[in-house]
Amino acid sequence: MDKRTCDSQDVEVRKGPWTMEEDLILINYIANHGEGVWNSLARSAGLKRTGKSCRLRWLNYLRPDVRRGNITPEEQLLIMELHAKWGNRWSKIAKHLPGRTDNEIKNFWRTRIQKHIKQAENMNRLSSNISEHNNIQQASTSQTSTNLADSIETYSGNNNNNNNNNNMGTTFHHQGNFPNENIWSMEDLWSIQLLNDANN
DNA sequence: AATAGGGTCAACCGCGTTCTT
DNA sequence: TAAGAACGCGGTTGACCCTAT
Repeated sequence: MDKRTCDSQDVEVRKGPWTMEEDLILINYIANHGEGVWNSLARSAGLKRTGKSCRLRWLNYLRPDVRRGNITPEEQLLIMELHAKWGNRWSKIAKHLPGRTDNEIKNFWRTRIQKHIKQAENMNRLSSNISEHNNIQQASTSQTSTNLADSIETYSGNNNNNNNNNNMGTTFHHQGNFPNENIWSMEDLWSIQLLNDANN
């Protein structure tokens, strides 16, 4: 099978960040026709995007039940628990965190947890080296989890302070050198959508 | 004030699986 | 049953932002 022709039909395919217009088209189309059959959806809606891209945009961002904002400490613990159980099965883990997407959890794990695990491991290595020198046996696993828990707690506190940096919450700060390079929120998009519906 | 480096996250890519014909 | 199409997942990338220097 030729993967190149899988999603596109040799028509111009747009890539990169989605514009507000594209978002509106997608929301509007799905509101009227429902989701699924993404390739034909992309074509029918007049979007110069692959079905894959539309699906991803919808699932990770436009769906009304997508929860945005900081991962709570409870969610962090759950993620850690489930990851310990299932490994990198992000979509499986995401199913247990309502409103969270696999992409979000994956990013969270890679950027936050993994970093702290590494730090904890380094500390552990360091402490075990010291232990060897001092002939003191350390319980490494409990130490690691304590360090990790501490790190995560530290992260939670810091993250609140960083809230205004990444514009999470409900507001999306659109980035990139594309037209419509502005700031809009999901509330904006959905209210426009509702207006469209009212006019139809 | 400039900029290098690191963090974050949306989006893309490749591939395995499932569905359809 | 086979082949093609679509879906779904996990890994990776690239652009932007923030902070430290």
